[in-house]
Formats: sequence, C-alpha cells, structure tokens
Amino acid sequence: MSLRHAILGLLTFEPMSGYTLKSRYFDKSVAYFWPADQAQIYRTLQALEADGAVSSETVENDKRPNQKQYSITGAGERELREWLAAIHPPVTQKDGFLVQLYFARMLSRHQILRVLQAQRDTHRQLQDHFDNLVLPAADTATMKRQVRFGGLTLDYARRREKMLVEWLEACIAAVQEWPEQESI
Amino acid sequence: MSLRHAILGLLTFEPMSGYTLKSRYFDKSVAYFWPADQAQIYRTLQALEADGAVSSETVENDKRPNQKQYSITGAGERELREWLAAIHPPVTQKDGFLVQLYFARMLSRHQILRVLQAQRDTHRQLQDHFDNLVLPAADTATMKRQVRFGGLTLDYARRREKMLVEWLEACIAAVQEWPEQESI
DNA sequence: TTGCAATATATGTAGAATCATATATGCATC
DNA sequence: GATGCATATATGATTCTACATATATTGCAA
Repeated sequence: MSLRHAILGLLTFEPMSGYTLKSRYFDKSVAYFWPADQAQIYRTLQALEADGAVSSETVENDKRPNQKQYSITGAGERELREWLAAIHPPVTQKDGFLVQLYFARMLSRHQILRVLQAQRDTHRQLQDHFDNLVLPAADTATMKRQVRFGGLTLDYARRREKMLVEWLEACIAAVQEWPEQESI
Repeated sequence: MSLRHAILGLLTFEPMSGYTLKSRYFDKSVAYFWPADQAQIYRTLQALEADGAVSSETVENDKRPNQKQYSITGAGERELREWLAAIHPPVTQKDGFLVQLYFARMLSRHQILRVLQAQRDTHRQLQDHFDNLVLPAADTATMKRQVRFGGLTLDYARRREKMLVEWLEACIAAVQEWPEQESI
C-alpha cells in the first residue's frame, strides 16, 4: 500500500490537488516506480482525508475549474515518517517478461528473437531517457536535500536499464548461437 | 494476467495438481518473477478449466488425500503460444523501496542507513542464493531446451542482485558522505 | 457555434491479489 | 488419545488495480 505513502510524501513538497499530483508527478518521475491512475489517486485522497491524514480546501479558480487542495496533517506526517523508517519485508516483483522468456522453448527462434529485440529496444529507449534526464535545480535547503535522494533513485533507474540492455543483448547472442530445434 | 500463462506453461512440463504447482514451482523458481498464493492458483485453475484451457482428472491416493490432476488442452496450448509470441506493452514495476528512498530526506541519517543496510543485506543474501544455484540436469531434449531458457532467467536474477547490491553500497556511501541536516 | 482539448473531480464495475479460514486424510510424536 | 505436521482442496472477505464513463468549466480553433 505504498500509493498512500507516495501521496503523503508528495504532499510534503506543498499542498496540491489530485489533478496536480497526477499530471506533475504520477505521469512523470513517480511513474517509474509507482504508477497510478487518476481514479486511484482521487480515491486514495478521499481515504486519506477520511483517516485524517490529509485535509482539503476548495480553491476557487477564475480561468479553470475549482480545485480541491490537499494538505498533509500532523497525523499524516507521523504515519509517513513511521512507514519511511520501517524495515519492510521484501516484495517480489512480478515480471511477465520473465514468464515469457522462461517458456520460450515453445517458440521458434525467429519468434524468440523478435520478442527479445523488442524488449531490448524498449529498455534502450528508457536507458537513453534516464541518461539524458537532468535533476531539477533546488532553491530551498529542503529541496536540495530532496534532490539528493531523487538522484539516488535516478541512479537506480540508470543502472537498472543498463543491466537490462546488457542482459537482453546476452540473451539475443545466446539464442542466435543455440541450434534451432523443434519448438516444444 | 500472467499467472494464467505461468500455470499453462508449467503444465506443459507434465500434468500436475494445484498443490504440486504451488509447492514445486510457485514456492521456488517461479516465485522470483511471479509469486502467487495457494488461493490464487486454485482459483486460476478453476477459471482455466471453465475456459477449456485445462482439463482435470481426480487421482486417488492411498496414503494422501486425493488430487485433482490438471492437464493442458489443445486450446490451452494455443492460448499459451499466442501469448508467448506476442509483444506486450512494458508494465512498470511497483517498487515500494524506491518510494521509501525517494522521501528519505524526512529521516535522520541513522534511520536512512538502517533501512539501506537492511535492503543491502537482503539482496546480498539473494545474490548468494542465485550465485550458488545450480540448474537441474535435463533428461529429454525438451527439458534440455527448457533448462537453457531457465539459465537465461537465472542469469537475469544474478545480474539484478549484483546491480542492486552495488547500487545500495553506493547509496550508503553517498549518505555517509553527505552532511547531516535537519530531517525535513 | 460547434467541437475539441486541457483542466478538474467523481463513480461504477470488474478483475487481480492477499489474507484468513474451513475441511479432510494419514503419519509421527508426546 | 491428543497434538501437530505435511498433504490436498476450497471459499469468504477485503483491498488494490485498471478501465470506462460521467460531469463541468474555460479557451481556442475550425
């Protein structure tokens, strides 16, 4: 249940509406490690408000529809800090591509290579994206500190994509080397 | 929805009961990339049977409770092959640990290091586990081919754990270097 | 003026995942 | 005889996730 905590964390930057959370964060940076759709964000905000972890205030806009501005409360900040400091049991990540590769003996070499190359191309693009991504400049001390930790997660994304591209290249080379056989 | 296809794939090895699927595969090898609990496996088998992708037969046991042996059908094999050969859109993996690290500016240095070191220890153990893991010997041609692809996914696990340990070490070093500040 | 895009919030529904619990057999152990 | 464990299947309940759809405002372009 990290969506709850991701939202609480983002609200420590500044009070925000659900729309801003989505368009500024869940469509960009946070998307890499915790994607969430609009419906989920709005419902989680409602749940957080019901629990007293956030409070809301309607902001009237001239040129745009009114917003519900959410702020983190003291209780919300306590909950967040507690979660952040806790050692959580490792959660195994589900990876459909590994399922695909694991049973790839059922495919022809041509089919296997097609799937592997598509995957490699995807991760090459991601690698390119993260290698060219520049961290935003920070104005306050808090945000300077924030950018440091953002840098650590960016470093992870770069290492991960590099590893994936290398591994996929090795897979492609291996499959090309193996003798073609009955696919079963 | 890869649980469905993981089960279909495993049933290409041999007909199996839900219990065997769970204890022999989903508690071991498959667990690394597609963990599933017992309830889910049994319910997915029921759904697969309702769809005609698998068929079942009750096997009477003397010393143990009777089993429901599931076999993949022609329709199931077609569905599996189609899914295996398809290029699926990349699914972003949710990673709660990255959420934790991203907002770690709210913690003290001591708390951050504690969390990072626990994570590093976990992945060191996994690294050790995968580095010492030996692929099973294969008897038939099909299983020899299977072991090759199992080797590719094992290679992934090793590379991934190596990358994670290196990255976590770098994170720990970076945090130790940074000046201690107000945590906010 | 009609229609479209961006902004903004909300709900309905279905599927997937998790956790707990229920039932039953046979075996070993206390 | 009671207890616990491994084997074996099933269901109830809840949460999480995803996808679709509904509603409303403003600005802009065809």
